[in-house]
Amino acid sequence: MKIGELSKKSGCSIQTIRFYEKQDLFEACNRSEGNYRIYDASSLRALRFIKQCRSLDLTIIEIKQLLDTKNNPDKSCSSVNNLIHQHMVDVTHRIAELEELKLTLSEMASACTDDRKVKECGVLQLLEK
Amino acid sequence: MKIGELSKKSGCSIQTIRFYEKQDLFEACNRSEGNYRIYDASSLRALRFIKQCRSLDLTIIEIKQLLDTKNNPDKSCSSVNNLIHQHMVDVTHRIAELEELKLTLSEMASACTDDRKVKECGVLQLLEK
DNA sequence: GTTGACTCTATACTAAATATAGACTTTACA
DNA sequence: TGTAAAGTCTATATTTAGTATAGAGTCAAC
Repeated sequence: MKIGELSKKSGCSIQTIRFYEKQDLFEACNRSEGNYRIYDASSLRALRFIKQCRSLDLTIIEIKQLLDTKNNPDKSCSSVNNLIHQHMVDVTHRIAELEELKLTLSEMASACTDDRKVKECGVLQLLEK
Repeated sequence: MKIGELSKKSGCSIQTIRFYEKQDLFEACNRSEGNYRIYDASSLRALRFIKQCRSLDLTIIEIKQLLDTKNNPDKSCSSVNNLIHQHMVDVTHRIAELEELKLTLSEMASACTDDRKVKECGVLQLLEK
């Protein structure tokens, strides 16, 4: 199949597929006589793996590490488990940051709930501090 | 004062100050004979306002809008209040997304808590799906 | 007069795509 | 068979909010 079909089946845009290839995340495939990329079912599987990882917000570098680990079936999988665990810690941390931000924003919002003039705006006054 | 002093007093790096100036977020100041930027107390106040806004994760464009509004003291402040409100909605939404991601990651993590071989790794098996 | 600290501009880099230009290939249809 | 449309190619620019660097110029102290 050509890149347009792979794009539809995988849900990744054509540009994204080419981008992953350039990043060495997605193996360069065979080319047709007219230099078109030709993919098969295994390409689709590989791309879906990448997409799954990206949906977990893993970075391209992290996905490369996972792929590298996958190529050594007899080695320990602890690096995989650590990566997921660390990622969960990071997400938890980010949530806490955003919760704090949300609190600040909510305090700020309640400093000016009605429609005043700019020079009397409670929000702007808080921002000056 | 010169840019190094402003940087220390504001907590913004020298490059960041120059960057804000280039983005028209921070007014271009006077220059010394040797072409050094010369700032005063009002520069520091302006920079602190920007920093406060950035700490709320407002974008540079949004901060520009706020500054623009500030320059019209007699107009309505409703755009300011709307901006903060919308930002809070966005943050709330992002938190929900991250909470869902955290759940997925936690399910994933529990698929392989011990140290196995790569080919038996529960996390990798989930990622294949 | 020279050393060292400071500042200047311009440029490249980060992440993960997305968008575009301009050229080439393939397919469909008259 | 000719041509128009659709698909694909590479290379480059753009996005965000800075950070990092090179190479040059300025200033203060000794």
